[in-house]
Amino acid sequence: MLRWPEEEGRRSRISLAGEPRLLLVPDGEEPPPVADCLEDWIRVPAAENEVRARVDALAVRSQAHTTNGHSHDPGPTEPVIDDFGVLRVHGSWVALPPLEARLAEALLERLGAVTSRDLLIRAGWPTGAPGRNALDVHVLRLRRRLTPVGLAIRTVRSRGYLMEPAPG
Amino acid sequence: MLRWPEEEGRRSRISLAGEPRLLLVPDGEEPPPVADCLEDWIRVPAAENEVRARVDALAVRSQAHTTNGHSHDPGPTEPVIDDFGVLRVHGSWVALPPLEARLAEALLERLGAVTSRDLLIRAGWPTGAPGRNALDVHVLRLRRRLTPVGLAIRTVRSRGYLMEPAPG
DNA sequence: AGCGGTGTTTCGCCGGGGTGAACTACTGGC
DNA sequence: GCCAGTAGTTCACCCCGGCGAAACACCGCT
Repeated sequence: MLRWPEEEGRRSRISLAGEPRLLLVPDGEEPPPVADCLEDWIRVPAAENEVRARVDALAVRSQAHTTNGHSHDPGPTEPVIDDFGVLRVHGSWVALPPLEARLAEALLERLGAVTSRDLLIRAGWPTGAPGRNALDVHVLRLRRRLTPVGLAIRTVRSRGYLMEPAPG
Repeated sequence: MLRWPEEEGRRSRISLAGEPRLLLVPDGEEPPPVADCLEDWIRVPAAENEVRARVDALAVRSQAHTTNGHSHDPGPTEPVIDDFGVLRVHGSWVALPPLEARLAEALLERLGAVTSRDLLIRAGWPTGAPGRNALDVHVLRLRRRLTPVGLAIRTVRSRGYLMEPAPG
């Protein structure tokens, strides 16, 4: 259980560790972008039973995710990105800077499906977006970095981006 | 999105179908026991951005749960169009612009049967039709876009259009 | 100083959507 | 069979906004 957005650092550490977390969001803050079954948030102050309800739900989900092995269990040939921003695929790998790692992670979670620009912005900049063009630029950079390992990012105009294995 | 506990029946139906759902819980009711990543709840009345945040989170989780599953799904044999206007068939896909996506959706619902021009116009332009030949032009564009994935739109004169898998 | 990560500006292309008009193909009446 | 009307096809433009790309600026680190 942690305060948000103050404890963003702690949040990402817990997130990377695969542990559940409940973000306490003060009135007046925007709700956080949640992209994960093990994360939830609640407005504080909140009634005690509401907090308990959410914590319980997280506990149940956490169990489900670990006992099923349903968590991320990509095959050996599927791309994976580790906690240090190293993306491995086909036996080769690239190191990604933090920002691009977050973007890549978001895209990877929906490999083969569209990831909206909006979601990418929230994934890349959890505490507030920079200029309107930043995402485009970073997607461009990410593209260049991913080409050598055989991953492509396609744009779906006015919708978002779609990551897929490059043909060939 | 449904009211709880009134719509408990609907809730279980959606749940069985594996679809995401957001329970709207009035003040004074106990929070529901959530045991599922595709379920969330919120107190009503609630601010619009809070609802959106939770709906978005559910959408993301839903995608993660369905697309992440097993290595590589070769793609549906039957054509499907997702919320981002991506149409998948035979393992390949095309991104359709919003208008054409709406038209394609209408045609797809009646795959192999005639869809009337009138219905298509209402599907494409819910808030009022533009010029009288707009539909024809967009059907043409849609035709060109669908050819590469093996779908054809045939004309049934004075009745409408009919979508079918392209011969060959 | 050099470098890598990130943000910003600016320019320009191209895709999405609307419109009018030419052209073609089908239809029914004679 | 001919003709006129009507339905549908295709093309050429136009406008606008989204996105790509390069270039530059800034910052922290070594």
